Amino acid sequence: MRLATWNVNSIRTRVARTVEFAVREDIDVLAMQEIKCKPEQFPYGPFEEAGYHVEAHGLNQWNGVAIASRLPMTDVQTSFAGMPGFAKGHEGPDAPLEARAIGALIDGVRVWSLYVPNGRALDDPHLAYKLHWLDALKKATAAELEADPELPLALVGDFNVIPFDDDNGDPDIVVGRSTHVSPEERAAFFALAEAGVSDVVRPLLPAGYTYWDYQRLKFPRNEGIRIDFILVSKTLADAVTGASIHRDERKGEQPSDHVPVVVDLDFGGGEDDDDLPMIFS
DNA sequence: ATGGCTAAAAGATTTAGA
Repeated sequence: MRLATWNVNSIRTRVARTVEFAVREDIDVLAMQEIKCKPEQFPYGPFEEAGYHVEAHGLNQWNGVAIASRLPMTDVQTSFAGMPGFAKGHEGPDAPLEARAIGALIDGVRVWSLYVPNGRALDDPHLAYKLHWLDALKKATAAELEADPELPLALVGDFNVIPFDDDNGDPDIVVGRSTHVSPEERAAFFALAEAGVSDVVRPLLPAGYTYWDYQRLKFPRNEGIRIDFILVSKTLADAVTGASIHRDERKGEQPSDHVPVVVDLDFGGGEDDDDLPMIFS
């Protein structure tokens, strides 16, 4: 299985280059974030013509997540256990959920497309929401892997956290003043490892940004940040055979501000029979 | 001192992104 994650920043604006990428790169499963539309507005046609099923979750013009898959998806969920909501005026357990998670079972693999809340600012209530959200994700993941330690599980998406100083090439993002780099956000991200998932791209690609702000020539200056990740359980981590960050997708007409991240998984699933001997004649 | 781009709504501005 070739698995990709990409914050597309509006699928309606970028459906052509999104599908072109998936086909050109032979992607089996593409997790998308910031589709910025409701399911009934999603441009299913080009995906289906290219051989993909699509499951989408969106409530309005904000956020929104989806998964495109060549193989059928079952057990689709639009939130994980304990996922907190947020709305002006009321936080807490009664707050409405945002469209930031969609999960599906694909060829035995549980895939989650995740869009972690932006903290906005160190003194903004959204930062506490972001930390709660990550903590709930850790607890839900730990529970799922405690129930089945061998479960092939992938948490992929835009985590909105810059884990290490070397992941930050943007001089406007400063530890002590900015979100994404605070010790609290980094701790919440690293805590996901305690649940049993690990970043399988970093060991293969220690350097590389996944996002460059549209403003102030950030891309030409290469002042990017690394915030998009593929975290997987041990069963899948043992199956990784390659990884790539597709920096060129930040170029050209109307790019997303994020680029795709891809891993190759060889876990003996049923999707890839190219190497099987011909038993019929 | 600065949100300097980009996108979506029911706007000719606001809200959001990180």
